[in-house]
Parts: sequence; structure tokens; C-alpha cells
Amino acid sequence: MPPRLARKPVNTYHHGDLRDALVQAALAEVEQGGPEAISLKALAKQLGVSQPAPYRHFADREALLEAVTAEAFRQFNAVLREAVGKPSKQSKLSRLAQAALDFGLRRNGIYRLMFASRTMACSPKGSELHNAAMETFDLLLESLEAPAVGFLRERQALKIWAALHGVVMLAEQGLLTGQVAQISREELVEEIVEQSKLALSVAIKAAGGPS
Amino acid sequence: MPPRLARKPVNTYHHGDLRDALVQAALAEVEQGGPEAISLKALAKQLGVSQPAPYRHFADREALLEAVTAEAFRQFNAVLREAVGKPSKQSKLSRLAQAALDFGLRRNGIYRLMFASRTMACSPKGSELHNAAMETFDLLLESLEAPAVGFLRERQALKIWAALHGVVMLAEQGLLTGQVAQISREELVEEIVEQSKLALSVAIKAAGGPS
DNA sequence: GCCATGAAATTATAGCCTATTACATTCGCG
DNA sequence: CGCGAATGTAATAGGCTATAATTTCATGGC
Repeated sequence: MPPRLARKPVNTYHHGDLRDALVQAALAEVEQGGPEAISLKALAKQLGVSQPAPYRHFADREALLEAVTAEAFRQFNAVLREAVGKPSKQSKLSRLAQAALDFGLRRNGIYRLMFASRTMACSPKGSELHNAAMETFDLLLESLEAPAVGFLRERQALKIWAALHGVVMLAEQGLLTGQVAQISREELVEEIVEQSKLALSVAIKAAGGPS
Repeated sequence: MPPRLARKPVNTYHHGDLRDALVQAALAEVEQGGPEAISLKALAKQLGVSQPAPYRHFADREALLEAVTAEAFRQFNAVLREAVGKPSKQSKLSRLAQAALDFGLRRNGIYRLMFASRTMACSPKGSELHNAAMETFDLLLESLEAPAVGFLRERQALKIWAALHGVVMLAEQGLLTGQVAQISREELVEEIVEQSKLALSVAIKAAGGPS
């Protein structure tokens, strides 16, 4: 894979663009073996630079993980955005949910980095990472075509996100077995979406109906 | 805390019961710093034995983590069982859900070990760990007081589990912010439970009503 | 064109951790 | 009592993170 164009203006020294190459290589590594699989030493060797070279670009291992997580969110959000935008007879929410499930299962190590590692938990509220995660949430909000607004809408989105997230995690851990396994994950997600719509319509009626 | 009686028959040699002491100490460590925080060397030092002593009881670090995870599930299941058993005006399901949320937030590192680490993902279907996780699922199934049976019941339980799990993970990662944060996590869980009951009743009607 | 400058990368090194091997100790059973 | 297995120790190898001191090299001012 040819190195992408440098994000920073001045960057064509010895390696060319080590920073970005590190992020990309690490992302590939994480995809297979999860967050704990990445080793700065191994990455350096793989990219043909000396072992401490990465430390010119990242303060420590954690900092690299953070950058990788940010890139992962960018890709995740792009996938979701595309799914929502693509015309189909399914609802936007369904398409988003299925795309998220697909991403979570296919790119399982990356998903774990984004949603199940300490990297995220430690990132402060205004950080690049936190914002990226918030953008994901915004996408979900936008994909809700129900007439709910304000708190009700946000709460609904949150519940859907939680349920989706739970399905991905359980599936990855092999906990979707037994009779349960007889329905596909896709159907399960579809049920969650439907259930959510149902609950929302009831909540709206209770709140006095849509305007 | 006094060391529990040894699980294995012969076990009171030099240290007394190093195996169990290691598991307990590791559990305490994980609770604070998550799975990646445990170091066999540090544990050995803390327990006053030589650094390679733990390897007499566990093939490697991963094996210790597995044992710790199993113990964590035992404690988790015990907490859930107690919550379900305790009489209250809430439904069994509500009590279980709140207890799970509480455990997930209070003992956050342990929860991550159980549900968000590779240890579980790698454990085969019939393993001690997998069975422990299945027991958790059984507890959830039992706490469902709705009249659904078979697939419908299992699917409902699964959806609740997923949603619960999602809330815990999102909360731990600080993703429950914004307007959303204005309702408490407890309320959110309660809504999930209610929503689930609603959907289930509709599904039962659709399937021809309860016997 | 030439050199000073500073970013990028390298060699060397310290320190922590996992894990193995070979050796010592202690229990418990015949 | 003594032998064997379970338990623990000492010594050691090897990997990884991270830092310090040093070298390379593109670039901009002169």
C-alpha cells in the first residue's frame, strides 16, 4: 500500500510519512489481534525503521493507540454515513444499524479498540476521540426518522445504540448460542429497531402525540 | 479476607494456597486497573513469593486471567441471584437489570474483563468460562416473568441483555453525556426493561396470545 | 552555492515483564 | 523413614517500552 499523502505540510524526510504509516499499519494489526496486539517495536521493524523511531511521532504506545482509534472512528463514521445515504426500501435507522453490526463483526478488533478499551474511557470530554464518538451518536440521531424531538429522541437513540452495541459484543464473545443462534444477527438487529420504533410511538402518544 | 478453602484437595504447602491467593489478588488488581493492569511479577511480590512461583499454578498470564474471569462470573452471578431473590415491589427483571448495571459500573475493571476482553472471546464453547456466561444468561431467562416461552422468550432475554450491556459500556466510556445525561442510568435501564415488556406483549399477541 | 538549523532517524542502553530451566524444599504416604 | 510428587527459588534468556546521546539530511537565510 503506497503511503497516503501527508496530513502535515512538511513531512518528506527519511521515511516520508512515518506517522501516517504507523497509524495505518497499527490499524491493520489491531483489526486482526485487537488493541493488545500492537507493538511499537514490531511496527517499526515492519516499516523498516529503527525501533525507537515511532517515539518521534508518538509520546508512547498509548498515544499511538489514541491516533489509531481516531482513525478508526473516522472510518466507522464514513461507513455509517454511506449506509444511511444509500437509497433503499429499508428505513435509515435499519441501514445504519445493519452497517454498524457488520462493521463490528467484520472489523472486530477495531471495534473493540473503539468501544471496549481503556483508550476511550480515558479520553477527556473535549478530546478528538470524544468528539469522534459524539459524531457517531449524531449520525444515529439523524437516522431516526420518527417525529420525536429533544430528550425523547436522544433517549431513544441512546437505547438503540446500547442495544446494538450489546449485540455486537455478545456476538463477538460467542454468547449468541443455543436456540438464540437460530435467528440471524441481522434479524435480531431488525427486531431491536422495530421494538424501538414501537416504544417510541407509545411514548409519543403518552406525551401528547406528535405536533 | 481469609483465603478460601482450596478447591483442589492437596494444597497447603509453603504458601498455603497460592493459587487461590493469586486469583483473589489479581481480581482486586483488575477491579482497579482493568485486565491489562495485572502483572504476574507484581502479584508474586505482593504475595511474598518468588517471581516464577505463579507459573506452578498457571501455564501463563492468560491462564491466570481465565481463572480470574471465571471467579468474576461466579461473583457476578451471585450478585444477580441475590438481587432477583430479594423481595421488592419491582419486577424480578428490573432488580436483575439494576444489579447488573450497578456491578458493571462499580466493578468496572472486572466487568471489562468479563465482557470486553479477548479472554472470553477465545474460550471455547464447553469451557468453564463459557458455561459461567451461560449461567448468567439463564439467570436472566429466569427473571423474565412474562408468559413468553421458547424462542420468543430467549430472544427477548437476549435483547435485554444486549441493551443492558450496551448501557454499561457506554456509561463507562463517558458516552452518556449531553442532554442524555440528564436522566439517570437507573432510569435508562428502567425504560429499557419497560420497553422490552411492551414489545414482548405485542409479540405475544401477534403470535396468537398466551396459552 | 553554502552553511546553520532543527526535524527525523539511529545506536546504545536501562528497566520492566514474561517465561523457562535447573535446583532446593517440604509434605504425605507407604 | 525415605521416596516421590507438589511447591517454591535462583538464575537466566528474550521481548517490549522508553529515554539519552548522536548522526543524517532537507530547508531557508545569507
